[in-house]
Amino acid sequence: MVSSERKIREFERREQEILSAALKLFSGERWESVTVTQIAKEADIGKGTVYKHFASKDEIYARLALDFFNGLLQRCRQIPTGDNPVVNLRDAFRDALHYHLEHQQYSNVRQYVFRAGFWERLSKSYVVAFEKLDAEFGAWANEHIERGMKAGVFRIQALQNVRMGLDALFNGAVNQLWGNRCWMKVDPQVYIEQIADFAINSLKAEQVNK
Amino acid sequence: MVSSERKIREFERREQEILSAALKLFSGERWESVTVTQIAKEADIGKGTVYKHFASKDEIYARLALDFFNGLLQRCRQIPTGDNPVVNLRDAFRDALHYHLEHQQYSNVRQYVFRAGFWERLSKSYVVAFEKLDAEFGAWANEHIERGMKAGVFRIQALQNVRMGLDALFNGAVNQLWGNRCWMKVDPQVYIEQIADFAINSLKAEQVNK
DNA sequence: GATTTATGTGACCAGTGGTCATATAATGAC
DNA sequence: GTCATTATATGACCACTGGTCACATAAATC
Repeated sequence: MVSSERKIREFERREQEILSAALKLFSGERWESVTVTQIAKEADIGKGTVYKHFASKDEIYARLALDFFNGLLQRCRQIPTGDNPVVNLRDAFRDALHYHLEHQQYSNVRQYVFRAGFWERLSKSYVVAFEKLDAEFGAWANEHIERGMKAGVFRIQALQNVRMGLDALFNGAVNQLWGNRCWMKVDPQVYIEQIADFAINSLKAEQVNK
Repeated sequence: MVSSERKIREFERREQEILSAALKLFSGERWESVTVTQIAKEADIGKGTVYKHFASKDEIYARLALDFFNGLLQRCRQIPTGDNPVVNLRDAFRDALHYHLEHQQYSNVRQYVFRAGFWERLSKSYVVAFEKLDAEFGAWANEHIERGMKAGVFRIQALQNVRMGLDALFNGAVNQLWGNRCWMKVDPQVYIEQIADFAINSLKAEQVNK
């Protein structure tokens, strides 16, 4: 008799196999044409079995995206911090971008979950998980910014304003880095360095005259 | 007997009607579920007739996107320029973002055409049209940046580097502005002003110590 | 009016996400 | 081990979509 725990383990292992199969297929060129049948075949199971694990194709995307963002958060928390808040923030920004470069297989998944209407289709528990992640990223970013302000190396301004600029720049950079063209054939490493500079330059700037 | 010119005019007017119908439907919440049949019905024609005008559903998106970007380019060229390059660039950046705010019905269309794999599916003539637009936007932006450098109010650096930062910030801001949440419920006008400041601050900054 | 040509239409087709009848596997009773 | 019961994996089924095209309808020609 197979124990209940073994059954659970097999179920979870199969779930991972489905996710791996999906990620592999979603990172290809024809990612939008990937069918659930293909994912099932790649995982060596029946198509109906996929639906024992995931309520919908959207949910597979959501799970993969959560995995990606959880990994990114882990990485962000591992970035060493020294005494210089400017260097710290720059390193943080740069390394987060690097993480994207190292995990290009998730680019289409990320893009998919950010498309208009996706959240509305997602079950509540997933929405909550994404919101929690968002809050944790925010807290991490805020900490870096505040350190710089306290140390007097960043201009004093509403935290929210800084976040608006940094978030927009970061997300824009990710889209460019992962886009159809990586900025006029510039080396991605160079691109990341430039973007990190751009971010830091803005924080250290004199107050703009309006 | 209906003249040949009249036939052409009717064909073109019907094409506009299809595009209008599509844009209306694509700006709704269930935009991804919009079918060609629905577009045909909204335009009061048969479904097959849509395919007399457009080779595919993708092509409808592409046409709408081209319309949008052409409109944006017109707007950019109309932004008044005074003697102050800083104000000019800031106004340009800000107004371009405003244009997006005023044309929210295109948000899903824009998002769709930027998704990975779209260009590969598009016919050559459309790709060329998008590339041409891209070049014109680039020329317009470069002009503004160069003026500031020449006037000594922006740091001297490779034009390409400035463009990387500004482009990433701009595109990131558009996605946030048009996203599922507009930045923690900040007034979009306020958001735009902050982003424009962020952009300018970076150009005026002291050189970052590495 | 009859015939020919042009063109708009929606039924058709291959294919998709999700469902579920049933085939197959596992378990329990004897 | 055999048979009955329970569990569950499977792929045929279903409604629906983008794109096609046979043919219905309209327009032009004789």
